[in-house]
Amino acid sequence: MTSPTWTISELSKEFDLTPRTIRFYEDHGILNPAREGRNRVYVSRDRTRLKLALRGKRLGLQLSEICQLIDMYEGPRDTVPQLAHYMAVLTAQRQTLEQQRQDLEETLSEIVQQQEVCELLLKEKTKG
Amino acid sequence: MTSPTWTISELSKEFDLTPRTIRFYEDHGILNPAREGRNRVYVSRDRTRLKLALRGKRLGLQLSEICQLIDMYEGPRDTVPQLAHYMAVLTAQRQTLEQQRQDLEETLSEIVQQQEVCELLLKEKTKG
DNA sequence: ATCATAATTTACGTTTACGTTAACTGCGAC
DNA sequence: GTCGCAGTTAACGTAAACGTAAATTATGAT
Repeated sequence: MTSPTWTISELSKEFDLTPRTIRFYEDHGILNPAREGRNRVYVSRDRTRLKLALRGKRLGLQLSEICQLIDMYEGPRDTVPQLAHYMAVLTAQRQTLEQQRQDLEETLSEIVQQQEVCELLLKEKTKG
Repeated sequence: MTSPTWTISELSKEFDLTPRTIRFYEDHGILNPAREGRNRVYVSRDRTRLKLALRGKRLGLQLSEICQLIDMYEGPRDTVPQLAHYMAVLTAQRQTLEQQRQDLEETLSEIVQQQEVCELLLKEKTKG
């Protein structure tokens, strides 16, 4: 009935990161593992935060932005000013992500188009 | 009947970049402006490449990747090996972009969800 | 003529996100 | 006990993407 835990090398293998990277993320507040003596022990909350961090990285976010976002996901939203600030950050983040989505769609459709042209040319060249 | 040209400061204002950045992009092969004496003269091809570069940046691409992609957009695709290589790069790029799109959709839907929760809480707090 | 403005090159500085030793500790195998 | 291995801290190194400062040049305004 104990919840699952991971060592640093287990996480580093699972997510294909070096231990150095995982410790680096800890230095910057993304992870905060417990300790067993000197050794780090990661619980599922750490795993979730790590997953979110990696997704953020794939979207091109900086570690500081990632940290801010993840913290807010979990943070307290009791007072009206806190909620309002949270709302503002969410809205800003949403805007950049929607811009990014548009850029993505444009780029993807260009790529697909190029792929089609390319395929046609290849067929010509190899057949004719 | 002469095609339009731009100075470095015009481009830097239009795209909100410093001249330093624009020269830096030139050092790395993204731009290749003509010269009028010592001064750089940008033509519409440069503008297009700059736009593509900035879109790439917003997607989190590195300058080297951007350069590679843009060059291929314009490059020669005469021989079969060239075409095949182009195809391979396109396919790889498409894959990462589609992964990115999935990350984007996930993140966006989480944000929207948080916004709704947030709005409800704000209404409660300000009304009741 | 000179003065401000915009441009140039050169070169060193800075931030981010780690990589890479180095030097040490703790543990099970032999 | 010592060997190897996984883990630790501390510290310096590095690549990317510019920022910044210095020294110079060219141009148009007054």
